[in-house]
Amino acid sequence: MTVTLADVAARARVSPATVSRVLNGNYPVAAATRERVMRAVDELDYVPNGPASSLAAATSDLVGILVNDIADPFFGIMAGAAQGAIGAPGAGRAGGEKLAVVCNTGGDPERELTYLTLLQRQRAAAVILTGSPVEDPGYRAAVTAKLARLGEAGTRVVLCGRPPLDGAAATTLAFDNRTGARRLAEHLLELGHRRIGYVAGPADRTTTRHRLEGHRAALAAAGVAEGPVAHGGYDRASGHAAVARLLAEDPGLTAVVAANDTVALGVCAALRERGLGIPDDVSVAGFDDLPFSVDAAPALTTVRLPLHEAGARAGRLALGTEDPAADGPVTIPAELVVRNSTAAPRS
Amino acid sequence: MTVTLADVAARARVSPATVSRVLNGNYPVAAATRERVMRAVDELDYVPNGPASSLAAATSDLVGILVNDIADPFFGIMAGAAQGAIGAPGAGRAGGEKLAVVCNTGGDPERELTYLTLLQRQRAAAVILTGSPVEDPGYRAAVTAKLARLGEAGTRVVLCGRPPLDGAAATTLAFDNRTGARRLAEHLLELGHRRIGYVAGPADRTTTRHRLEGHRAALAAAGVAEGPVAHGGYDRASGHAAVARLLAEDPGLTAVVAANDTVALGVCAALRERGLGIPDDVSVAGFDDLPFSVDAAPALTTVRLPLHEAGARAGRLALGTEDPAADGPVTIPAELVVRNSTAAPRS
DNA sequence: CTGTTAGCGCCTTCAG
DNA sequence: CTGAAGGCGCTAACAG
Repeated sequence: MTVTLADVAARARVSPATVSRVLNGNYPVAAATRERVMRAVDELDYVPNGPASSLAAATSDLVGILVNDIADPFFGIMAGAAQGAIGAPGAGRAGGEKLAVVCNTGGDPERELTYLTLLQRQRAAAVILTGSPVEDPGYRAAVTAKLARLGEAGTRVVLCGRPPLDGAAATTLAFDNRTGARRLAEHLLELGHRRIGYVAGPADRTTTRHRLEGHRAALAAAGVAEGPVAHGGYDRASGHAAVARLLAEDPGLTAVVAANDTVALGVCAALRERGLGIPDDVSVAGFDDLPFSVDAAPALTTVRLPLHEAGARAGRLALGTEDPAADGPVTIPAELVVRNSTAAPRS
Repeated sequence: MTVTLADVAARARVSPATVSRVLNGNYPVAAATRERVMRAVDELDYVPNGPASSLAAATSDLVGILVNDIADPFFGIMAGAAQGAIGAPGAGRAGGEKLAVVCNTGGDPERELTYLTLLQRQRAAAVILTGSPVEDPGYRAAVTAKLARLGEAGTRVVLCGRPPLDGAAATTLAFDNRTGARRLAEHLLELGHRRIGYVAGPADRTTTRHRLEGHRAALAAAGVAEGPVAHGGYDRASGHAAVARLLAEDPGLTAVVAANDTVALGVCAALRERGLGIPDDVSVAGFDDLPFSVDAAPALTTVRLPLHEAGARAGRLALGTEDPAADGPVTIPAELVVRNSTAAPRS
């Protein structure tokens, strides 16, 4: 029923080996023969059997991209860019093409491990891990081990927007969250803010810690006391809910820094509900600079992370198209973007 | 080097077949034997070779989810829900688990076809197509043929949020875009608007046409003349740019309906830049009711599509967990959500 | 309940 | 440059 390589060979009156060779294009074949084979392929509408070739070649053309939340553009942008870089080269006909595929872990370490196992089972050509991992020794050991195993099996591993993991043979592209957060805090400080609330991400993630550290460093350098901190998720509801807690701790807050732009939106909404104007009564800042941030009212002051560029680079790294930096992990800078949601505090 | 099923069999002192049976759990095996095998699996840290089993079983555990734009939450939400439904059952140990995987077509018909071929090559267990397809006879014929081929090969095909495609043996879940758009227009009409601009999506997509048809139907029923229409993409920039064209055609517009919420945000921004208040000077409405819409300022009037529910259902359908409706395509209703971005026109 | 026997479809030396 | 032969790791009848 389904047409196999042997069928093509018969139709083209060559051996299966020859068909394999023209399809994979990594072996000299006479032009005339190739032509004949190609015709047969088209006439028969032949589609190679992936599992069979993966089995025989001991490697597949699958590239997995793990994300924490597929409904969050933060990940969507990186994943899309990576897929673009991977799918783009779009080699020849039936062969070549890699299947770049994104897997949604929901931020759950267990699901992440499950996906890694699944990808390992598929003998994936590469795996890209994006987003902040949880800081848990057990989890850390488990991923490290799993990544090591993947590496041994020939799967290329790249960490994108995630801190380096020593012990794992992974190429890494980390965001400079610490510096970004520091710049943002400095900006607020320069405007004159002294009572700054902070809506942080989940307490157990590296990104949360790094951003908080940068924020505190700026405060400490300026000799300003730290304001209230409320932890929550990366969704707007968390930001919305956090406002009450922040204000309870310090009703005189003049600025709020959010874990990311989405959270900032929730913060803005909650502030407005209380009759507070932005930035007249309270300044608000986000992080990431997602596309919608410029359209918020007022436009959000935030820290831009080159998500697209990082994703594309991760894709090339996964493909082996780009060589990893010889000198270890690459740190991608974050850039302060000042817009209208921050201003000097009411005097 | 890599441990195989045979290694496990040797360690457990059983035949390879027995190991296969306990791993797949679809065959009676003595408890004691199973226990022994499991122990060997753990001790050896055995991970089955996916390609090998796919080859032997002539089917894989891969489920593909095709989306038009992975950076758009519209798709992210559906894809996430589908993946949740598929990954959730999370059967036993090494076996069971399906690998739900999302592929970003970028809305490009060719890439969509490429992905389908890739998935076909992998002998995917199922494929879920989401989002609006282009209306092109050639493309239509090509997908229909491809889907037919996939169906023959045992791949389950489900269309989610996409109109039925006759000729293809696909289960379909379509959104009632037409009725949703009609309700939205009726809402504006009831408020008293008579000069309504429309920022439509790409001209060649079914969703664009359906929403426009619903919009026009409402206008026609009310005997109101159609206002200016500007086509564009589904991004905020398109909405932003369209405003100038709309206003050029009718400077007296009192309301603008956008292709979706993201576009509506762009429309709002452009309107504000011109000093027009929302909804005081111009009412604006979106479509889809994405999470950020409630946080926009003002909160967006829109049409809610049960994205999460539809995605989850598509996932179950793809898994075969839920039986498709016997009586053909299912139409999922859209619900008008009135918020603060629409109001009666200035009299 | 468990072992034996054949392949699944393709890649890859090895000859020619 | 092309053909022949063996095996990748696992599943699926069959026997027992």
